[in-house]
Amino acid sequence: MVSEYNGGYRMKDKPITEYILLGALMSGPMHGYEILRFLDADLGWTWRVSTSQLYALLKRLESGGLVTSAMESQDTRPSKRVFSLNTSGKKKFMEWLKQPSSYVRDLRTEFLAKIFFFRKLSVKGSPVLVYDQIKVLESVRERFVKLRKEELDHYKRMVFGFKTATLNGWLDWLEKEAVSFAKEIETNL
Amino acid sequence: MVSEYNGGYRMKDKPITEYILLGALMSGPMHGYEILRFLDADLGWTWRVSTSQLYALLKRLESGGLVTSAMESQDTRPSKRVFSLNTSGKKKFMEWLKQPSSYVRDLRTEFLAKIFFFRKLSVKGSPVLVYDQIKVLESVRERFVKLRKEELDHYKRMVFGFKTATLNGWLDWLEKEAVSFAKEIETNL
DNA sequence: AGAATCATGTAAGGGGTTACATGATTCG
DNA sequence: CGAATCATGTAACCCCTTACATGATTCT
Repeated sequence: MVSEYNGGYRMKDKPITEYILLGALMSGPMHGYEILRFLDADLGWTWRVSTSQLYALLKRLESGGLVTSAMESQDTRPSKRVFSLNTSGKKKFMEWLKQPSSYVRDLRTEFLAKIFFFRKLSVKGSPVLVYDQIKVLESVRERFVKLRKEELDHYKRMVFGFKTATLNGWLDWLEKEAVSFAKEIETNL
Repeated sequence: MVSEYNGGYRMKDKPITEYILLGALMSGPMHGYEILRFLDADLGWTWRVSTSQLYALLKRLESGGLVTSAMESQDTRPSKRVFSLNTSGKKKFMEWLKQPSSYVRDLRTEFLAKIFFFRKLSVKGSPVLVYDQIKVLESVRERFVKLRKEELDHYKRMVFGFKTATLNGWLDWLEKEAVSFAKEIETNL
Protein backbone atom coordinates (compact mmCIF):
# COMPACT_ATOMS: atom_id res chain seq x y z
CA MET A 1 0.00 0.00 0.00
CA VAL A 2 1.26 3.43 -0.91
CA SER A 3 1.10 5.56 2.18
CA GLU A 4 -1.61 8.17 2.17
CA TYR A 5 -0.09 10.14 5.01
CA ASN A 6 -0.07 13.86 4.52
CA GLY A 7 3.06 14.89 6.34
CA GLY A 8 1.77 15.95 9.71
CA TYR A 9 -0.80 18.48 8.68
CA ARG A 10 -3.10 20.24 11.06
CA MET A 11 -6.55 19.13 9.96
CA LYS A 12 -9.49 18.39 12.15
CA ASP A 13 -8.64 21.15 14.62
CA LYS A 14 -10.27 24.53 14.23
CA PRO A 15 -8.44 26.58 11.57
CA ILE A 16 -6.05 29.15 12.99
CA THR A 17 -7.92 32.05 11.44
CA GLU A 18 -10.87 31.39 13.71
CA TYR A 19 -8.65 31.86 16.74
CA ILE A 20 -7.40 35.13 15.29
CA LEU A 21 -10.98 36.35 15.10
CA LEU A 22 -11.70 35.19 18.62
CA GLY A 23 -8.59 37.06 19.69
CA ALA A 24 -9.78 40.23 18.02
CA LEU A 25 -13.06 39.99 19.89
CA MET A 26 -11.27 39.47 23.20
CA SER A 27 -10.83 43.25 23.41
CA GLY A 28 -14.58 43.72 23.25
CA PRO A 29 -17.50 43.54 20.79
CA MET A 30 -16.71 44.47 17.20
CA HIS A 31 -18.35 44.31 13.82
CA GLY A 32 -16.82 42.67 10.78
CA TYR A 33 -15.35 45.66 9.08
CA GLU A 34 -13.78 46.82 12.31
CA ILE A 35 -12.05 43.46 12.76
CA LEU A 36 -10.81 43.69 9.22
CA ARG A 37 -9.21 47.08 9.79
CA PHE A 38 -7.76 45.95 13.06
CA LEU A 39 -6.12 42.90 11.52
CA ASP A 40 -4.87 44.94 8.62
CA ALA A 41 -3.29 47.60 10.79
CA ASP A 42 -1.93 45.56 13.67
CA LEU A 43 -1.44 42.09 12.26
CA GLY A 44 -0.76 43.05 8.68
CA TRP A 45 2.62 41.35 8.55
CA THR A 46 1.47 38.33 10.48
CA TRP A 47 -2.01 37.53 9.33
CA ARG A 48 -4.40 38.31 6.51
CA VAL A 49 -8.07 37.59 6.11
CA SER A 50 -10.13 38.36 3.04
CA THR A 51 -13.50 40.02 3.54
CA SER A 52 -15.46 37.11 2.21
CA GLN A 53 -13.72 34.69 4.51
CA LEU A 54 -14.12 36.97 7.46
CA TYR A 55 -17.88 37.11 7.23
CA ALA A 56 -18.08 33.41 6.55
CA LEU A 57 -15.97 32.58 9.60
CA LEU A 58 -17.90 34.94 11.86
CA LYS A 59 -21.08 33.21 10.80
CA ARG A 60 -19.56 29.86 11.57
CA LEU A 61 -18.23 30.96 14.93
CA GLU A 62 -21.74 32.09 15.81
CA SER A 63 -23.36 28.85 14.73
CA GLY A 64 -20.60 27.08 16.64
CA GLY A 65 -21.73 28.84 19.78
CA LEU A 66 -18.52 30.76 20.53
CA VAL A 67 -19.83 34.14 19.50
CA THR A 68 -23.12 36.02 19.54
CA SER A 69 -24.18 38.84 17.27
CA ALA A 70 -26.67 41.66 17.19
CA MET A 71 -27.61 44.12 14.47
CA GLU A 72 -26.97 47.74 15.24
CA SER A 73 -28.49 50.38 13.02
CA GLN A 74 -26.78 53.67 12.33
CA ASP A 75 -28.33 56.77 10.82
CA THR A 76 -25.70 57.88 8.33
CA ARG A 77 -24.01 54.53 7.75
CA PRO A 78 -25.13 51.05 6.76
CA SER A 79 -26.20 49.08 9.78
CA LYS A 80 -23.70 46.68 11.18
CA ARG A 81 -23.65 43.32 12.90
CA VAL A 82 -21.76 43.49 16.17
CA PHE A 83 -20.15 40.30 17.42
CA SER A 84 -19.37 39.44 21.03
CA LEU A 85 -17.41 36.60 22.54
CA ASN A 86 -19.25 34.47 25.05
CA THR A 87 -17.68 32.48 27.86
CA SER A 88 -16.91 29.37 25.85
CA GLY A 89 -15.44 31.50 23.11
CA LYS A 90 -13.11 33.14 25.59
CA LYS A 91 -12.17 29.81 27.06
CA LYS A 92 -11.42 28.32 23.65
CA PHE A 93 -9.21 31.24 22.80
CA MET A 94 -7.25 31.14 26.05
CA GLU A 95 -6.60 27.43 25.63
CA TRP A 96 -5.26 28.00 22.16
CA LEU A 97 -3.18 30.95 23.26
CA LYS A 98 -1.18 29.02 25.82
CA GLN A 99 -0.42 25.97 23.70
CA PRO A 100 2.81 25.84 21.70
CA SER A 101 2.46 24.64 18.11
CA SER A 102 3.29 20.96 17.90
CA TYR A 103 3.30 20.97 14.12
CA VAL A 104 6.35 22.81 12.94
CA ARG A 105 4.49 24.01 9.87
CA ASP A 106 2.08 25.96 12.01
CA LEU A 107 4.71 27.82 13.97
CA ARG A 108 5.45 30.35 11.30
CA THR A 109 1.87 31.47 11.10
CA GLU A 110 0.64 30.78 14.56
CA PHE A 111 3.32 31.65 17.04
CA LEU A 112 3.70 35.32 16.21
CA ALA A 113 -0.05 35.77 16.43
CA LYS A 114 -0.05 34.25 19.89
CA ILE A 115 2.70 36.55 21.09
CA PHE A 116 0.78 39.43 19.59
CA PHE A 117 -2.29 38.65 21.61
CA PHE A 118 -0.31 38.14 24.78
CA ARG A 119 0.83 41.72 24.53
CA LYS A 120 -2.39 43.18 23.17
CA LEU A 121 -4.53 41.60 25.85
CA SER A 122 -1.95 41.85 28.64
CA VAL A 123 -2.12 38.15 29.35
CA LYS A 124 0.42 36.69 31.71
CA GLY A 125 2.41 33.61 30.72
CA SER A 126 4.11 34.45 27.44
CA PRO A 127 7.58 33.43 28.72
CA VAL A 128 6.17 29.99 29.46
CA LEU A 129 4.80 29.73 25.96
CA VAL A 130 8.14 30.71 24.49
CA TYR A 131 9.87 28.19 26.70
CA ASP A 132 7.45 25.43 25.75
CA GLN A 133 7.81 26.24 22.11
CA ILE A 134 11.57 26.04 22.37
CA LYS A 135 11.27 22.60 23.94
CA VAL A 136 9.00 21.41 21.15
CA LEU A 137 11.32 22.64 18.42
CA GLU A 138 14.39 21.26 20.14
CA SER A 139 12.92 17.80 20.29
CA VAL A 140 11.89 17.96 16.65
CA ARG A 141 15.36 19.12 15.71
CA GLU A 142 16.90 16.27 17.61
CA ARG A 143 14.74 13.86 15.68
CA PHE A 144 15.91 15.27 12.38
CA VAL A 145 19.53 15.26 13.42
CA LYS A 146 19.21 11.61 14.28
CA LEU A 147 17.39 10.73 11.08
CA ARG A 148 20.10 12.52 9.17
CA LYS A 149 22.82 10.53 10.80
CA GLU A 150 21.10 7.26 9.99
CA GLU A 151 20.33 8.21 6.42
CA LEU A 152 22.68 7.04 3.72
CA ASP A 153 21.27 8.77 0.70
CA HIS A 154 22.97 12.09 0.13
CA TYR A 155 19.83 13.86 -1.03
CA LYS A 156 17.73 12.76 1.92
CA ARG A 157 20.48 13.79 4.29
CA MET A 158 20.30 17.19 2.70
CA VAL A 159 16.55 17.30 3.21
CA PHE A 160 17.03 16.68 6.90
CA GLY A 161 19.77 19.28 6.87
CA PHE A 162 17.32 21.77 5.47
CA LYS A 163 14.74 21.05 8.11
CA THR A 164 17.37 21.31 10.80
CA ALA A 165 18.59 24.62 9.40
CA THR A 166 15.09 26.03 9.51
CA LEU A 167 14.75 24.97 13.11
CA ASN A 168 18.15 26.48 13.89
CA GLY A 169 16.98 29.84 12.60
CA TRP A 170 13.79 29.71 14.57
CA LEU A 171 15.37 28.52 17.78
CA ASP A 172 17.94 31.24 17.50
CA TRP A 173 15.15 33.76 17.17
CA LEU A 174 13.11 32.25 19.99
CA GLU A 175 16.03 32.27 22.38
CA LYS A 176 17.10 35.78 21.58
CA GLU A 177 14.21 37.94 20.55
CA ALA A 178 11.12 36.08 21.66
CA VAL A 179 12.44 35.41 25.15
CA SER A 180 13.31 39.03 25.77
CA PHE A 181 10.10 40.30 24.24
CA ALA A 182 8.07 37.98 26.41
CA LYS A 183 9.97 39.02 29.50
CA GLU A 184 9.33 42.61 28.70
CA ILE A 185 5.60 42.31 28.25
CA GLU A 186 5.51 40.22 31.40
CA THR A 187 7.18 42.85 33.56
CA ASN A 188 5.02 45.61 32.07
CA LEU A 189 2.15 43.57 33.48
CA MET B 1 -10.22 50.55 1.65
CA VAL B 2 -9.03 47.59 3.61
CA SER B 3 -6.30 45.91 1.61
CA GLU B 4 -7.27 42.64 0.05
CA TYR B 5 -3.68 41.60 -0.57
CA ASN B 6 -2.93 38.01 0.25
CA GLY B 7 0.67 38.23 1.37
CA GLY B 8 2.53 37.25 -1.75
CA TYR B 9 0.92 33.94 -2.49
CA ARG B 10 1.64 31.94 -5.57
CA MET B 11 -1.70 31.79 -7.34
CA LYS B 12 -2.26 31.95 -11.06
CA ASP B 13 0.85 29.95 -11.80
CA LYS B 14 0.58 26.21 -12.22
CA PRO B 15 0.54 24.50 -8.80
CA ILE B 16 3.87 23.04 -7.79
CA THR B 17 2.50 19.51 -7.62
CA GLU B 18 1.97 19.52 -11.36
CA TYR B 19 5.66 20.17 -11.89
CA ILE B 20 6.49 17.30 -9.59
CA LEU B 21 4.41 15.02 -11.78
CA LEU B 22 6.04 16.35 -14.92
CA GLY B 23 9.37 15.73 -13.24
CA ALA B 24 8.44 12.14 -12.50
CA LEU B 25 7.55 11.60 -16.13
CA MET B 26 10.85 13.09 -17.30
CA SER B 27 12.46 9.71 -16.66
CA GLY B 28 10.08 8.07 -19.10
CA PRO B 29 6.42 6.98 -19.41
CA MET B 30 4.73 5.86 -16.21
CA HIS B 31 1.26 5.03 -14.98
CA GLY B 32 -0.37 6.65 -11.98
CA TYR B 33 0.34 4.05 -9.38
CA GLU B 34 3.94 3.90 -10.42
CA ILE B 35 4.33 7.65 -9.97
CA LEU B 36 2.74 7.34 -6.58
CA ARG B 37 5.23 4.72 -5.43
CA PHE B 38 8.10 6.69 -6.86
CA LEU B 39 7.12 9.88 -5.03
CA ASP B 40 6.55 7.94 -1.86
CA ALA B 41 9.91 6.23 -1.94
CA ASP B 42 12.15 8.97 -3.27
CA LEU B 43 10.41 12.20 -2.38
CA GLY B 44 8.65 11.04 0.74
CA TRP B 45 10.23 13.65 2.98
CA THR B 46 9.87 16.39 0.43
CA TRP B 47 6.60 15.90 -1.32
CA ARG B 48 3.33 14.05 -0.89
CA VAL B 49 0.45 13.54 -3.25
CA SER B 50 -2.78 11.76 -2.44
CA THR B 51 -4.08 9.21 -4.90
CA SER B 52 -7.19 11.16 -5.73
CA GLN B 53 -5.23 14.30 -6.45
CA LEU B 54 -2.71 12.42 -8.50
CA TYR B 55 -5.25 11.08 -10.94
CA ALA B 56 -7.01 14.42 -11.10
CA LEU B 57 -3.80 16.26 -11.88
CA LEU B 58 -2.73 13.76 -14.49
CA LYS B 59 -6.07 14.24 -16.20
CA ARG B 60 -5.60 17.98 -16.11
CA LEU B 61 -2.07 17.82 -17.43
CA GLU B 62 -3.37 15.78 -20.34
CA SER B 63 -6.18 18.19 -21.12
CA GLY B 64 -3.64 20.96 -20.76
CA GLY B 65 -1.62 19.39 -23.53
CA LEU B 66 1.57 18.68 -21.59
CA VAL B 67 1.06 14.95 -21.33
CA THR B 68 -0.45 12.17 -23.41
CA SER B 69 -1.84 8.87 -22.18
CA ALA B 70 -2.63 5.42 -23.50
CA MET B 71 -4.35 2.46 -21.91
CA GLU B 72 -2.28 -0.66 -21.53
CA SER B 73 -3.97 -3.91 -20.67
CA GLN B 74 -2.32 -6.60 -18.56
CA ASP B 75 -3.42 -10.19 -18.16
CA THR B 76 -3.07 -10.76 -14.44
CA ARG B 77 -3.44 -7.14 -13.31
CA PRO B 78 -5.94 -4.34 -13.86
CA SER B 79 -5.14 -2.39 -16.98
CA LYS B 80 -3.31 0.82 -16.54
CA ARG B 81 -3.11 4.21 -18.16
CA VAL B 82 0.44 5.08 -19.13
CA PHE B 83 1.33 8.77 -19.31
CA SER B 84 4.09 10.31 -21.41
CA LEU B 85 5.51 13.80 -21.49
CA ASN B 86 5.42 15.57 -24.82
CA THR B 87 7.75 18.33 -25.96
CA SER B 88 5.86 21.20 -24.39
CA GLY B 89 5.59 19.27 -21.14
CA LYS B 90 9.34 18.79 -21.07
CA LYS B 91 9.92 22.43 -21.88
CA LYS B 92 7.55 23.59 -19.16
CA PHE B 93 9.32 21.41 -16.64
CA MET B 94 12.80 22.56 -17.59
CA GLU B 95 11.77 26.20 -17.32
CA TRP B 96 10.39 25.61 -13.85
CA LEU B 97 13.44 23.62 -12.81
CA LYS B 98 15.92 26.42 -13.47
CA GLN B 99 13.96 29.22 -11.85
CA PRO B 100 14.64 30.06 -8.21
CA SER B 101 11.54 30.62 -6.06
CA SER B 102 10.79 34.31 -5.83
CA TYR B 103 8.16 33.81 -3.17
CA VAL B 104 9.87 32.87 0.04
CA ARG B 105 6.90 30.76 1.05
CA ASP B 106 7.46 28.45 -1.86
CA LEU B 107 11.11 27.77 -1.17
CA ARG B 108 10.49 25.27 1.58
CA THR B 109 8.41 23.07 -0.65
CA GLU B 110 9.80 23.81 -4.03
CA PHE B 111 13.54 24.14 -3.80
CA LEU B 112 14.36 20.70 -2.48
CA ALA B 113 12.23 19.14 -5.18
CA LYS B 114 14.15 21.04 -7.83
CA ILE B 115 17.48 19.89 -6.45
CA PHE B 116 16.12 16.38 -6.37
CA PHE B 117 15.29 16.42 -10.03
CA PHE B 118 18.62 17.94 -10.96
CA ARG B 119 20.30 14.90 -9.50
CA LYS B 120 17.73 12.37 -10.60
CA LEU B 121 17.72 13.53 -14.21
CA SER B 122 21.40 14.47 -14.35
CA VAL B 123 20.63 17.99 -15.43
CA LYS B 124 23.46 20.48 -15.52
CA GLY B 125 23.09 23.86 -13.84
CA SER B 126 22.19 23.16 -10.22
CA PRO B 127 25.01 25.36 -8.87
CA VAL B 128 23.53 28.26 -10.81
CA LEU B 129 20.11 27.61 -9.32
CA VAL B 130 21.56 27.53 -5.83
CA TYR B 131 23.44 30.73 -6.51
CA ASP B 132 20.35 32.47 -7.90
CA GLN B 133 18.29 31.33 -4.97
CA ILE B 134 20.84 32.72 -2.56
CA LYS B 135 20.68 36.06 -4.34
CA VAL B 136 16.89 36.11 -4.09
CA LEU B 137 16.87 35.31 -0.40
CA GLU B 138 19.61 37.80 0.34
CA SER B 139 17.70 40.61 -1.25
CA VAL B 140 14.55 39.66 0.63
CA ARG B 141 16.49 39.52 3.86
CA GLU B 142 17.93 42.93 3.21
CA ARG B 143 14.44 44.29 2.76
CA PHE B 144 13.34 42.87 6.09
CA VAL B 145 16.39 44.15 7.89
CA LYS B 146 15.65 47.60 6.57
CA LEU B 147 11.97 47.43 7.44
CA ARG B 148 12.93 46.34 10.89
CA LYS B 149 15.21 49.29 11.40
CA GLU B 150 12.52 51.71 10.33
CA GLU B 151 9.83 50.10 12.44
CA LEU B 152 9.10 51.59 15.83
CA ASP B 153 6.62 49.10 17.20
CA HIS B 154 8.36 46.43 19.20
CA TYR B 155 6.09 43.64 18.07
CA LYS B 156 6.44 44.41 14.39
CA ARG B 157 10.19 44.63 14.78
CA MET B 158 10.03 41.16 16.23
CA VAL B 159 8.00 39.94 13.26
CA PHE B 160 10.69 41.18 10.92
CA GLY B 161 13.25 39.58 13.18
CA PHE B 162 11.48 36.28 12.80
CA LYS B 163 11.40 36.50 9.05
CA THR B 164 15.06 37.44 9.01
CA ALA B 165 15.92 34.53 11.29
CA THR B 166 14.16 32.11 8.97
CA LEU B 167 16.12 33.48 6.05
CA ASN B 168 19.33 33.22 8.05
CA GLY B 169 18.72 29.53 8.60
CA TRP B 170 17.99 28.92 4.96
CA LEU B 171 20.88 30.96 3.65
CA ASP B 172 23.19 29.15 6.00
CA TRP B 173 21.95 25.87 4.60
CA LEU B 174 22.12 27.02 1.01
CA GLU B 175 25.69 28.24 1.36
CA LYS B 176 26.90 25.16 3.13
CA GLU B 177 24.98 22.09 2.12
CA ALA B 178 23.20 23.04 -1.05
CA VAL B 179 26.26 24.52 -2.68
CA SER B 180 28.40 21.48 -2.05
CA PHE B 181 25.65 19.07 -3.03
CA ALA B 182 25.12 20.93 -6.28
CA LYS B 183 28.85 20.95 -7.00
CA GLU B 184 28.97 17.27 -6.40
CA ILE B 185 26.17 16.31 -8.75
CA GLU B 186 27.64 18.69 -11.30
CA THR B 187 31.04 17.02 -11.30
CA ASN B 188 29.47 13.54 -11.42
CA LEU B 189 27.96 14.80 -14.65
C1' DA C 1 -8.30 -16.94 5.37
C1' DG C 2 -7.10 -12.46 5.67
C1' DA C 3 -3.97 -8.70 4.64
C1' DA C 4 -1.33 -6.26 1.51
C1' DT C 5 -0.38 -5.02 -3.30
C1' DC C 6 -1.72 -3.53 -7.80
C1' DA C 7 -4.54 -0.01 -10.12
C1' DT C 8 -7.96 3.63 -11.02
C1' DG C 9 -10.97 6.42 -9.71
C1' DT C 10 -15.64 9.06 -7.43
C1' DA C 11 -17.85 11.92 -3.83
C1' DA C 12 -17.96 15.12 -0.41
C1' DG C 13 -16.04 18.58 2.01
C1' DG C 14 -12.63 22.07 3.94
C1' DG C 15 -10.19 26.28 3.83
C1' DG C 16 -8.98 29.56 1.14
C1' DT C 17 -9.01 32.79 -3.07
C1' DT C 18 -10.72 36.64 -6.53
C1' DA C 19 -14.36 39.07 -8.53
C1' DC C 20 -18.46 41.23 -8.05
C1' DA C 21 -22.95 43.55 -5.96
C1' DT C 22 -24.91 47.19 -3.27
C1' DG C 23 -25.45 51.63 -1.45
C1' DA C 24 -24.69 55.64 1.36
C1' DT C 25 -21.06 59.13 2.74
C1' DT C 26 -17.18 61.82 2.98
C1' DC C 27 -12.68 63.44 1.31
C1' DG C 28 -9.63 65.68 -2.18
C1' DC D 1 -17.09 65.00 -9.39
C1' DG D 2 -14.78 61.01 -8.78
C1' DA D 3 -12.30 58.20 -5.47
C1' DA D 4 -11.95 56.23 -1.13
C1' DT D 5 -14.38 54.72 3.15
C1' DC D 6 -17.91 52.32 5.56
C1' DA D 7 -20.30 47.83 5.66
C1' DT D 8 -21.97 43.24 4.40
C1' DG D 9 -22.13 39.83 1.73
C1' DT D 10 -22.71 36.14 -2.75
C1' DA D 11 -20.75 33.24 -6.50
C1' DA D 12 -17.48 30.76 -8.51
C1' DC D 13 -13.47 28.55 -8.35
C1' DC D 14 -8.86 26.28 -6.63
C1' DC D 15 -6.03 23.05 -4.38
C1' DC D 16 -6.16 19.67 -1.49
C1' DT D 17 -8.03 16.35 1.87
C1' DT D 18 -10.41 11.90 3.65
C1' DA D 19 -13.41 8.20 2.85
C1' DC D 20 -15.00 4.98 -0.08
C1' DA D 21 -15.70 1.65 -4.36
C1' DT D 22 -13.94 -2.01 -7.15
C1' DG D 23 -11.70 -6.14 -8.21
C1' DA D 24 -8.00 -9.32 -9.12
C1' DT D 25 -3.62 -11.31 -7.14
C1' DT D 26 -0.05 -12.55 -4.13
C1' DC D 27 2.07 -12.87 0.41
C1' DT D 28 1.89 -14.60 5.43
